[in-house]
Amino acid sequence: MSPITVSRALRNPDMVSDELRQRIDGAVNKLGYVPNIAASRLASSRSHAIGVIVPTLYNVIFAEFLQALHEVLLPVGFQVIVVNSRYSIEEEENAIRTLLGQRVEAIVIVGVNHSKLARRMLIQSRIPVVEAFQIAPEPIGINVGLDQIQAGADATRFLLGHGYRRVGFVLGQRDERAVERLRGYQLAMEEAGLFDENLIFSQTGTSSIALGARVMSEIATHAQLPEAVFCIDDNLALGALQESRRIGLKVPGDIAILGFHDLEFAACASPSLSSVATQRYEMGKLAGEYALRLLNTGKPGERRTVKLDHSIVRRQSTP
Amino acid sequence: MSPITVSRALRNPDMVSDELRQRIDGAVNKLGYVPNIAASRLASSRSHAIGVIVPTLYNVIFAEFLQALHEVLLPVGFQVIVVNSRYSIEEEENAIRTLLGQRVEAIVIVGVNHSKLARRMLIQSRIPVVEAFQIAPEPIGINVGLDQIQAGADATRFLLGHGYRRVGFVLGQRDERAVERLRGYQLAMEEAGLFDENLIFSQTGTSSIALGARVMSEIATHAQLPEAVFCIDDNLALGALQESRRIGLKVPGDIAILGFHDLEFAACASPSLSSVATQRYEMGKLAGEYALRLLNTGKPGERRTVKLDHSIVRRQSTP
DNA sequence: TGCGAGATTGACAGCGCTGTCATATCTGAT
DNA sequence: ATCAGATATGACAGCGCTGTCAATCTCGCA
Repeated sequence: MSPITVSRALRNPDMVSDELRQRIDGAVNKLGYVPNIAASRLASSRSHAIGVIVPTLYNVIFAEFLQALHEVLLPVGFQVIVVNSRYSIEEEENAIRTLLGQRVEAIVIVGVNHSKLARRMLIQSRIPVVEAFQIAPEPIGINVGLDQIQAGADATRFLLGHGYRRVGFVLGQRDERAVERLRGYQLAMEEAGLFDENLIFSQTGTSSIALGARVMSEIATHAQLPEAVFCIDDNLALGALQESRRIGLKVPGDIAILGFHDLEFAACASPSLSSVATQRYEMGKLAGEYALRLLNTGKPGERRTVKLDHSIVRRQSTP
Repeated sequence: MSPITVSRALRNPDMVSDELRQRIDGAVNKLGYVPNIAASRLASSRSHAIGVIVPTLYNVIFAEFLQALHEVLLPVGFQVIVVNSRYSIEEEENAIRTLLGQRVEAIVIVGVNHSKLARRMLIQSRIPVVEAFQIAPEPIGINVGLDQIQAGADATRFLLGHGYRRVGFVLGQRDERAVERLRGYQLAMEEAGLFDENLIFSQTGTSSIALGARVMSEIATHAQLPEAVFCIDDNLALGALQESRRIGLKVPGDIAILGFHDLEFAACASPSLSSVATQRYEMGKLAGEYALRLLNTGKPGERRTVKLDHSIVRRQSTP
């Protein structure tokens, strides 16, 4: 029984005879043999791995995105290697280097603003690259995202549409996506001739329920309360909502609150939270599918932008 | 300039002359050369990788745990390979196989109940194994965990200590840790002669704020309301809290609510949420440190159990 | 009975790096 | 000028698998 036969029996069980396969399976089990993937990758020059770079694991939207990627890629025999860039440009570069070192066959990356070097590495790698979550002005390859600027503007216009004039914007750290939504907000406010920097409320820190509460408690100290606030995400929004109620502000009577992403809990908050619904799962699914398609068609360089819809879910926290 | 010299220049820059190093760096940058990690692993028979198996990425407690592991392991040159077992025994086996195939140098795994095969694979691998989050009756190697049974019992006794007799237990899916906390609850209730199966409220599904709200809304339909509920985690607790308020139940007047894990938002809920504080970050840090220690001392088989404390944080949702 | 197509199995070399040991080069003290 | 000892570079083989192609076997059919 030669090594090559064992290799075949393990990879394509139906290419060898039943008897042999059973003998091999038995030996494998008894010895606890596990093939060395590094050797396999080296010999076949295929890694059967796809790399994903996300900025954090603390935010459930990325968990949803990853879940979808897993569901698309694992069944067809790809490993998914997740690397966390912690919202840092340098760590993103390192992440890319790590993934290229692993010879991943495609890279899915959250975000569209990369360092010069990162961009060059991605392009030079000649493997399919999928940029996700935003719309890239100059996509490297495939781009599956949400028009964050548009979504920010739409959310703002929705609030303006109720006649509010002092519409605030609440955010935590200014990551790429936050900045784009903020730009959308600014556009809409300027369009209405109502933009005022003092209506932007932020505190440093990862966006979370607790941070939302803190920002709202700060807002409440202002002489003139905004009539409505658009929160960069539902965590901030829920925190803001809870804090509002705690200090006796009626929502939406005294202040209307609009969130973003329409996380599961938005519907069951009290009052329930209006939010901009986005499709993270769908985005992951598409990202995975496009990566696979490029891999199969052998056109790693193909460019294409897929824009996913968003919609405003009106609940009790806004009129 | 021979390949081996390049290899050295890249790995130990100060083993080669300045001039050569610069020449090599230049070429590397120009060509976009990235070493093939598979080849490196094969040649050196070291993967510089540590595997981690978590049941889900949706729960922030595992993100915290992972974060700590990353912070311990990345700076000393280890890659962290995260695999998601989705609360499934079979997927856990696959995860172990995948990691062993990668020749990870140690495995950190959440949970202590593994299939026979999984256990055997872990033991036969002869690499350091760290089981986390619970206390293992028969640890494979290192065990860094929290006494979930004790914690469940303590939480229950805390509520009983306020004179409540009908203390309920709220949970979603019955994963290992949930089951242990439930056992602790049952112990404490039986001890007080108050155990009643009808006080266990559960709905299938990942525990989330939304699920907590659903369970509470079901509880509210019961003729006789429990006086207090211990929720398996803070997500359920917050959902229960919100739903209680929504339907007009006073917390803790009509029903007291106690959560678990003391997530960041517990403090800013309204009323603020009492909870059992646990140390996920510390657990990850210790898990990483022990893995490293075993790797360095070369005693992969060493056994040791490290029990982390928990404490009850009393806030407004309980008296 | 003999032959060829298809099914099984095997030999060989090489994937790209690194451990080991050997060689070349340089330094400064004698 | 010489040489020990450090410093810098190189040659070689092999890590464990798989792609490729060759060899062998099986069996139906002429």
